[in-house]
Amino acid sequence: MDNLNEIFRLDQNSKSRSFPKGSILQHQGDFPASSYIVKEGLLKSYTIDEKGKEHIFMFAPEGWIVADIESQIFEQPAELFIECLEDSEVIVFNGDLTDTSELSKEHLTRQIQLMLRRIGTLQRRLIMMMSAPAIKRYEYFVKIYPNLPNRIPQKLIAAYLGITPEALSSIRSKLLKSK
Amino acid sequence: MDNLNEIFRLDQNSKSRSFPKGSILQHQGDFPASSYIVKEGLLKSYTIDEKGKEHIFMFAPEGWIVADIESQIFEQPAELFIECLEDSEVIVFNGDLTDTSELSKEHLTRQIQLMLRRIGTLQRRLIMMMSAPAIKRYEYFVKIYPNLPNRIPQKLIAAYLGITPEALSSIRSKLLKSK
DNA sequence: TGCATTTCTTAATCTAGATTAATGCAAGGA
DNA sequence: TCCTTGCATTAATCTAGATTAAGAAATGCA
Repeated sequence: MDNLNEIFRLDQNSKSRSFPKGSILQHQGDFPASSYIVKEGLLKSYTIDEKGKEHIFMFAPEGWIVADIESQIFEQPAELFIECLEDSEVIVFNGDLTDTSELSKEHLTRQIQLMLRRIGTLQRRLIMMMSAPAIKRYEYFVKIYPNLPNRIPQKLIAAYLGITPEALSSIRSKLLKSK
Repeated sequence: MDNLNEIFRLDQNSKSRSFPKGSILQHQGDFPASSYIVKEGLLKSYTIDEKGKEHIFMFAPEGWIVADIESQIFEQPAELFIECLEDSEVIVFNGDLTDTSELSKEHLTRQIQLMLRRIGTLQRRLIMMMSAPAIKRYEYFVKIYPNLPNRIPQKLIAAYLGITPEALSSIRSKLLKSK
């Protein structure tokens, strides 16, 4: 399994593996960083900073691809942990996304679309993080992942928003009171 | 000028236009959002939030490409302003980056590499924004853009870091004192 | 050159969100 | 079933950075 070609083949052939909730598919420091396609279930990718605090980079429900692209690009050990939040069916792809030598034009084009989409999402999230207060970011999170708020613990949402669970709790109670 | 093919042709042919410092190449709301290749000079792309505050998304010195990819992807009016910080030579490309139909495999592959690199940069910057205090983000900025600190006003660096000029000023004086 | 405008710095408050801590709840395992 | 362990909430402090204000330095332009 060495390039994107494999991803698309596997995507259809569905040679996935099962992992129970709590499995850590990739640790910080693993080399090389792998890529993961979620067939069923839910993953999170995250870092732990020097102070031991968790920062969630993204959630990946069914159909999403997760990878530490930065580490793959610069051929460095993984920065991101990748972990199952639910029992999951996942296709593990032990290469990186950057080797495109054997891909057809159609696959390359599809890949470009996927990446542009991710860039767009990151662009907006970065701007939100810089300019919007926590309450706005929470409302945006709910819009983007409408089915996640009831599916995952509050503390994970807080780690995604970049605030503490306590702050999220008070934001939620404010939102409730204002209705 | 309708697709990436043009970009690469123009990139070599250098049919650029001159803009004086202060020119605004793209306004928020422009449709469709264009793409810009910087041959000479320096651009910034930024948003203005509801409170009138400026948030700099990126700087683009010589050789960089700037575009509001999110707006292009979703075919919506531009969110980002793009403006010259110095007299600049710029190739303006009046299409978006998403139409790849006429591109060769080599161009597609090169494009994928560029996008992966941008994703990697955004990924790291987002994590920094969530987890690192302003002083760390400033140190990282200096590492990424080593020649910009003396080339642009402090207030623009602050707008890039997501803090006020006053906060940046006190960070810089702390850094000076600690040496 | 002199004046106006913008930029930078410093200092005094103010505030969103962090930290700490205590309490009540829900869920999973022996 | 009880018991542990993790989760959510509330409330009391604390702090990084925002806001406001005012003066100093730098820059641009007639």
